Amino acid sequence: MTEHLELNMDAYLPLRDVVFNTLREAILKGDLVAGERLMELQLASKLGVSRTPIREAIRMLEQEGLAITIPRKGAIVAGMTEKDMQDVLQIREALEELSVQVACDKITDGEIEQLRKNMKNFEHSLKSGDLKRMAQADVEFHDVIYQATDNPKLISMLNNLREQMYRYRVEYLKNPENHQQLLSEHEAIYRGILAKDKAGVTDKIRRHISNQVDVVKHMIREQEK
Amino acid sequence: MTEHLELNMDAYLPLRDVVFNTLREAILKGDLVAGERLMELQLASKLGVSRTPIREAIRMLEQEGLAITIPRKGAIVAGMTEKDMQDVLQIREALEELSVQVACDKITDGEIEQLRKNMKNFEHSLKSGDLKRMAQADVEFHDVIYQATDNPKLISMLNNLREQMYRYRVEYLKNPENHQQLLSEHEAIYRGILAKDKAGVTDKIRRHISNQVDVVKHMIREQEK
DNA sequence: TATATGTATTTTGTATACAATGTTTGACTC
DNA sequence: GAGTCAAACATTGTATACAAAATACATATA
Repeated sequence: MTEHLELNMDAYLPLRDVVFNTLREAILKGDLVAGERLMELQLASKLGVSRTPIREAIRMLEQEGLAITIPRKGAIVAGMTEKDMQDVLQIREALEELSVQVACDKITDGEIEQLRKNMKNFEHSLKSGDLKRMAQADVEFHDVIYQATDNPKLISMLNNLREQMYRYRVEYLKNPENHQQLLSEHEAIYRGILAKDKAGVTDKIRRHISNQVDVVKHMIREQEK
Repeated sequence: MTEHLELNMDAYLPLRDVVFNTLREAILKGDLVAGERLMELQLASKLGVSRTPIREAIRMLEQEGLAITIPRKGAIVAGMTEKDMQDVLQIREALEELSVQVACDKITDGEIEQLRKNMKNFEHSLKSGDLKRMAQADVEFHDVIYQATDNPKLISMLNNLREQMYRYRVEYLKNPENHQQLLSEHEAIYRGILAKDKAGVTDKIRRHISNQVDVVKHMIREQEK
C-alpha cells in the first residue's frame, strides 16, 4: 500500500471566497463605509479578477446583510443606524443568554479550563495596548462559551452578530477606562459558569451586552455628527 | 404639473432571484432532497437560463445554509439531521420567546385585532382540509407577533428558522389529532399577549415550540427508516 | 434659468467561451 | 479478478462578450 502523504494542498480557495472575505472585512472594519457603491468592474480591476467572482461575492454579502443591491442599479454597503444596532443587540442578548444557559449544562472541564486561560489572556492583552490582540482575546473568551453549546448554527449566528459591530468593539477597547469593567464582567461570567449558576450567569451576560448597547449608541451618535 | 401615474412596473426580477426562490422552495418542500447534487448546467437547461444566474443563486442558498458547496466538486442540497433540527429549534425557542416578550410591550391595538382575526382564520382553515391554507394561516398568525416586535432583523431570522422546517409543519398539520392542541395553544398565546402577561405567554410559546421538537423528532425518525 | 430631450457613457444582467480540475471508463498488466 | 493507468468526458472556475438599463452630459427650447 502506498504511503499517504497529507501535504494539505488546501491552499486553494475559489476567488469568490477570497473576494468575499476581503470585502467582508473591509466593511466590518469600516474601510468601506455605508452607502459606498460596490461597482463590479472597479472592484474587479482593483482586486485583479474578473467580474464573475465579484458578483458571486456580492450575492454572499447581500445574504449576510452587509450589502444591499437594487436590481439594475448595483450594490451598496449596508448601513447600520442606531436602530439597526439596537435590533441586532436585542437578538444577540437573547442568543447570548441561551448560549450561557446551555453552556452551564454542557461545558466540559477542559472547556472550563480553556475559558479560564482565555480570560487571563484577555487580561494580559489589555496591558499590551495592542487593540487587535485585545479584540482577538475577547473573541476567544466568548468563543469557548459558544463552542460549549455544541450548536453549530447558534455558534455561527452569534459570530455573525458579533462581527457586525466589530468596529465599535475596537473603539470601545481603545478607552482604558472600560478595561476594568470588561474584566470584572468576564470574571463574573466565568465564575457563574464554573458554579453552573444559570440564573446568575444569565444576568451577568445580560448586563455585559446591555453595556455594549449603551456604548454603541453613544458612538453612533458621535459618528453621526 | 403632470399627473403621476404609478403603473407599478415592478414586474422585473433578476433571474438569479427567480432561480433562488425556485430552488429554495424546492428544497424546503422536499422536492430536492438532501444530498442531491445541484449541477449548474443541468439546472440551467431545466430552468431555461444560463449558468450565471444559477451560480449566483447557489451562492445565496449556500449562505442560508440550504446548500453546501465543495470547491471544484459542486453543490449539494444540505441535509437536516435530527440534531440539526434540534439545534434550530433551540434557537427558535429563544427568539420566539424574545418576540412575544417584545410584542407584549409594543403591540398595537390594530395588531391585536389582526392577531385575533388570524387566529380565527386558522381555526376555519383547519376545517377546510386544505393543507396549504392551514400552513399559510398558521404563518399569518405568528407573523403578526413577529411584526409587532418592530425588529426587521429578528423577523427575517424567525421567518428563516421557521421555513427550515416547512415540510415537517405540513406533515404535522396532516394529522387532525393535532388540530385541537394547536388551536388551544394559539388561543393561549393570544390571550397572554392581550393581557400583556409576559411570563405567561413566554411559557406558552415555549410549550408551543417544544411540542414541535417532539413532533419533528418523531418524523425524522420515521423518515430515516 | 429651468426644463426637456437626445446621445454617449457607464453599469448591471445574462450568456458563452475557455481553462482547470474531477470523474468515469475501459484497456492493460499482474 | 483486482489493481493501475490513460484517455475521454463531465463539471466547476474564471474571463469575456454582448444586451439592456441607468446615468451623465450636452444641447435645444420655452
